[in-house]
Amino acid sequence: MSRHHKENPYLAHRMPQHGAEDEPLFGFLPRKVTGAQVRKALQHDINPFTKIPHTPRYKEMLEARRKLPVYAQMDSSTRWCVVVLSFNKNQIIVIVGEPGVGKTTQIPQFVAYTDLPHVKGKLVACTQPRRVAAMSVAKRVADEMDVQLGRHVGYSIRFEDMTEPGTTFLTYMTDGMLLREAMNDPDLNHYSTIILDEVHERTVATDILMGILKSLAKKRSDLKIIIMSATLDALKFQNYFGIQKGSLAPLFKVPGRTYPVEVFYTREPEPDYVESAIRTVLMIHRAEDSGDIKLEADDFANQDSDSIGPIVCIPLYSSLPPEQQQRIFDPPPKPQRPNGPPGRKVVVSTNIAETSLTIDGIVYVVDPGFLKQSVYNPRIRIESLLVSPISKASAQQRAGRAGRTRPGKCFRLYTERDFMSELEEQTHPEILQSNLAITVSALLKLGVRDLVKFDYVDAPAPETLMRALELLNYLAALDDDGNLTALGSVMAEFPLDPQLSKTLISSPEFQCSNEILTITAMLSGEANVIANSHSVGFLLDFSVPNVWLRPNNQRKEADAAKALLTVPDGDHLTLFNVYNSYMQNKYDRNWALNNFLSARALAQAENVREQLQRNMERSELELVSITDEKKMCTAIRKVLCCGYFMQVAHKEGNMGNYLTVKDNQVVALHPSCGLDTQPEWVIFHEFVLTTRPYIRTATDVRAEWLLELAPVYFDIATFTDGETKRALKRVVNKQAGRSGRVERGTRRPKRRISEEAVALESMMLSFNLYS
DNA sequence: GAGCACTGC
Repeated sequence: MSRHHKENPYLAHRMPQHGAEDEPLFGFLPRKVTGAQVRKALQHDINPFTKIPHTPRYKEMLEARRKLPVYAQMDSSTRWCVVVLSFNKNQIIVIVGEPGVGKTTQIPQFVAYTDLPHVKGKLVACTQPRRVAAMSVAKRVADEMDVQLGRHVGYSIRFEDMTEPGTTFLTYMTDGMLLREAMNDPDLNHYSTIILDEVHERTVATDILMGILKSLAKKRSDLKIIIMSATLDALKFQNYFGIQKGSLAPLFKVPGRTYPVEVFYTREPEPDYVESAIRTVLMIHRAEDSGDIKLEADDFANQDSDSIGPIVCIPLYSSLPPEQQQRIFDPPPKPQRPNGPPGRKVVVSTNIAETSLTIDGIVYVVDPGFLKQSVYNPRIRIESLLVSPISKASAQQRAGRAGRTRPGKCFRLYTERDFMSELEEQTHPEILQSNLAITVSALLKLGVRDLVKFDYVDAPAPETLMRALELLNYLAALDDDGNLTALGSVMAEFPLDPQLSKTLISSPEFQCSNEILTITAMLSGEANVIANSHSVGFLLDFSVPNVWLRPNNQRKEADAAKALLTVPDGDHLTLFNVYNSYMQNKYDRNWALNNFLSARALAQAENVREQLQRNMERSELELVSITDEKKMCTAIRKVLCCGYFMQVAHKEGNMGNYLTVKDNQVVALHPSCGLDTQPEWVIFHEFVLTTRPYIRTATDVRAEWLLELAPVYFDIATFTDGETKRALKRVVNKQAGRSGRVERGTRRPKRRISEEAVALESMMLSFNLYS
């Protein structure tokens, strides 16, 4: 895609209607612009990008911007234009500053003024770890620049591209989105400057982007890179991005402007942070002056207070629909009677509000000291969302949120001793504790050859890399030398887990890609993973949106509605049936609600399906259907085996017990499962551990299909002795008898581990990781 | 006989 430029400030003096000096960008040379010039252009009456006179609102907002600490870096007479100057001089710079100093909104604007990306037909991109942040910041910046959102300033997140090719020169985007773009254009040629924001959050996408940008900087000397962090661990990034070993990338610290926050600790550790949080909030409400409260936890129950003044609790998390998210900006409730005690607003938030979102008026912060994060255990190959302690850096961020408007207070629901001695200094990088299957295929797709030697900011554990390589190898996405196969390359194009990707890509061969596309969309909605630190086990869910509603007072009706939509051969087929019925009823919300289905989950599936369909068209994968319903169902069940042959369970005895293949975990079908019998073999989408281990979203499959479609994984020689192995053997012998052959023992399994994996394996042995 | 909303593509 080529982005041609429309407005060239070099040519400004040729325009007849203004004198040259009237042009706001007169004399601006890209990357040679000074802070003083930028300041002057900002105060000009004409918008340099739209050539329209500025609105009064622009001037008002400019006044407010001038008060931001980051503005002073450009505006002060003693250190004027340090940021701009350094940007001009260096290829990579690091900027740190607390939330609220204006990094995210102002720096990209300064960069746009000195880099002048529109002159070159390029863009300045600023990444954010979260969609909400990308959207809301883009809106704010478009307002500040007096342009329409989606034109000169835009944003780009999944399902929503608010940019206009050829016009947009500043765009905010999620880090995952930029990573996707890098897969198709490894040199990121659209961009003149890339700003990675909130790098302290250490999301997997940001970490990988840091790695590829570091090497891309050598290749593309014209590319400028800015690393922005809200915490003071800048040295790590300065070191990482130093031009030579031992040298540091230049750093800019933007001093904060927040008010002092008094921090209180509990005297004793609190056994129940939810109960303790509620108590603290009510205490604040009774005893403290007016001012809203932000509570970071994951559960909060409103409790009747005595007649102190109304209190309103507002939840905040990312998957909340935007209009509900807006509620956090509502004013606190009015007193119940004239001159009565003032009302108070309590925002109960996940760590989305830690840095990404700023709510004015918050004076009190209650910090239970936990966050939910997904943690991958490579030994049992399970990723689960766990409640774990936050880092000191996070605790400081949280406290800082109380001092935005005036001096505030932060109540930490843990002891000072725990803070000092138990909390890690910095947030643990996500890449060190996640399932790397998607990451590994992304890196390979990005052209990284050697996954071990890749220049990670923090290198993941060899065992985790090994697990990822193994999974991708089984799925035939990697060959035995660790290279991406043609299949693997297509798989990486899809925003899906490798198992789902493989299933979808295999579907045209079975003439049912339309159907599998629907099922895939239904399976890949919002993440929905829960773990509880109090229970012995944990609950795991491979991201199934729950389409089934079951209101407490209408359970019977809900169950009856579900029974009508259930297909007895398997839950995957039921999901297909649900979506089809929804489609036949013209995507009607009310139909969904009348049938106790979540309209949001269905709308989400609709979105995902459209996106995946575009992906399939781009990859030239045929969209086909089988008309015969029975054949279609069989084909669907077979295709599922292509991607999920590692998630199979075999029935043991008649007590409803199943044993997962190879891992030998005793599991049961989840009570929500719609299978009318207990089939001998089932394929399942998720494993959940609540009151007992369950498998959920299960479908009846046949051993013959598994042997045929996943011969390597189902090589009998690789099974330990037991009922599963005997059952497989019976099927093999029956097949051999039918074809007149006699199976003589079993073949040795082909070695499926690449050289790289062997290297990893020996490394792991030397680290004693197998012990 | 079942829940319980980290984030992203």
